[in-house]
Amino acid sequence: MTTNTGKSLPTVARIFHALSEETRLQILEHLKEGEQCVCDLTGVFKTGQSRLSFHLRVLKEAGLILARPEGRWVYYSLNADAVEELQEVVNSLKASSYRAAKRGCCP
Amino acid sequence: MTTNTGKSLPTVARIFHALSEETRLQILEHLKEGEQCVCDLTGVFKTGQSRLSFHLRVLKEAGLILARPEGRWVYYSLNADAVEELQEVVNSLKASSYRAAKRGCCP
DNA sequence: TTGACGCATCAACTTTTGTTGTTGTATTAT
DNA sequence: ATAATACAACAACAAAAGTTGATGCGTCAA
Repeated sequence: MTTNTGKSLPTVARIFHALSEETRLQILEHLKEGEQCVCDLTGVFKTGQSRLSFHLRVLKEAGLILARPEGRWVYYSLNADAVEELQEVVNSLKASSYRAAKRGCCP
Repeated sequence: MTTNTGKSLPTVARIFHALSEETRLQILEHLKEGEQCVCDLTGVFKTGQSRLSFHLRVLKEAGLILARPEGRWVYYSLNADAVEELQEVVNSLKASSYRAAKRGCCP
């Protein structure tokens, strides 16, 4: 069997989908500097709050970020564990070092 | 500056988008075993040829796979370089080890 | 307790993706 | 030449994702 992570296909697809949008990548970039609340991010991105809220939800549902509500605010941060797991998923994409002999449908 | 790969945001988003669909992940999984032509894959996935052709194009345009036309067939294979670059992109998602002091919009 | 703030969520809409069947173009075989 | 094969690409449609503005709810300050 090919090297595979424990994650299901839909789960992996969902993680990559969360990463497939520029705004969300920028959000992650910002979160690398530490916890931020939504108002921090609306300030940085100069965009509607509901739009950010939407993207944060996508990231959260993929498990890539964590939400920590505190009083009136919600602080978001990178989920370091998820990023590590993602690294493993990407590792598993590498071709097997021993290539199987070419199987042939084609003469 | 935060660790960043040389890749542009749209390029990175496009790569992740290519990885965000189950069929495409399965295609990559198969290509780990070596080069395959489209007819190999239609055999495996028991699906329409145009559908596979579509997904292969998405993967190819993201740079994740390579196409090698030979006569009547086109052989697809993993682009190992692209996977390595992807690993770097994912590495760069990790939080900076020294977290910046919490900046405050919020009292 | 009233009002302002921070955020999620919804509804209506636009845009982007994915599917299916069809057609077109090489290429090989007869 | 003709026919069959392997594939890409298109058109028409269906489904999913993203945007925007409005609404609602909890929390804090006055």
